[in-house]
Amino acid sequence: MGRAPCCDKASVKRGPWSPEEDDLLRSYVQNHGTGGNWIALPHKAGLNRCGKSCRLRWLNYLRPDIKHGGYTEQEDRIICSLYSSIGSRWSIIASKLPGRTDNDVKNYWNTKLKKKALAIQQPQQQDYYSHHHHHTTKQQQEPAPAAMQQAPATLAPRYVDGGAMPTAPSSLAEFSPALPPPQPTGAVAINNSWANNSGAMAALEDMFLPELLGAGEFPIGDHLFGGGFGFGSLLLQDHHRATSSSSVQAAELSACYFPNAQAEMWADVKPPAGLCHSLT
DNA sequence: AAACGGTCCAACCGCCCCACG
DNA sequence: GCGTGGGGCGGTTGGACCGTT
Repeated sequence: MGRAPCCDKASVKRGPWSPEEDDLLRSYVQNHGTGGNWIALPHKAGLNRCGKSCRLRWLNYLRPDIKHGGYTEQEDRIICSLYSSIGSRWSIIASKLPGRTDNDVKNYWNTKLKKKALAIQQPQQQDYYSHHHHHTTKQQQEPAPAAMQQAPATLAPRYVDGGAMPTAPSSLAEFSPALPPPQPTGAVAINNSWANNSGAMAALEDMFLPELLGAGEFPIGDHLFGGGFGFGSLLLQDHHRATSSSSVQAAELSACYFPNAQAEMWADVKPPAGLCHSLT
């Protein structure tokens, strides 16, 4: 038995918001706040909408100081860095981008940034295989494991075969990612021995996160994943909702470093009169 | 000009977590 | 301890828009 819906979907309006509805919601929240109860808000505000719909509309569109589009190179870097570190935890990522919402960041990543990153990665992938795999065995002809083909796993510039450490790129356009060697078994590319190979992996977030978050605020690497941080943990976190205990543990651990991050951010912003901080 | 396919994004869905009685 | 209500979150979808044929 599932839980009861938050509202009667048949009797509330759905779909795009009209300017009049926006005005009603905006003026009500600015004058009265949310009262800590989004479910009751639509009735009080004279809106025939689901409370959750009102909340989403406010948070993603009507909230003051929301920015839409026009992502900067620095914001690209922040998103890529954090995505490679913590996966698709958009609310956390958005909390580090003032004026951006989780929905906006998520859409931006899915529609633009992921492709941008893939486009950068693919020539590197071809280059790697042409240099390291002249022998065409059956195994090598097989496609890389699905997890390895995912964008986040290939974003971070990596050491390959103990090569020289790259200098920190100053922008996404300067990413110099290199793929790990193909896994002979075709298994998901979680390979801590490879990842730990004399510090052979320099995750992008190691370069960017101190800049983003301040030194010590987000102890990537040793603290998060017992020293085995790198490509493998990247994949784990990309699937933080998976049921494996290791991924759940990784997700929980990483979450510890962002205690109510968005609330803290909003606590620093003086809200308009009548606006409460419970919005987030 | 019409048809088609791809892109983008606002909005919805469903699940999880937490507070409270 | 348990059930319930509400908030928060990530994933998915529907449709508008745009470029190409």
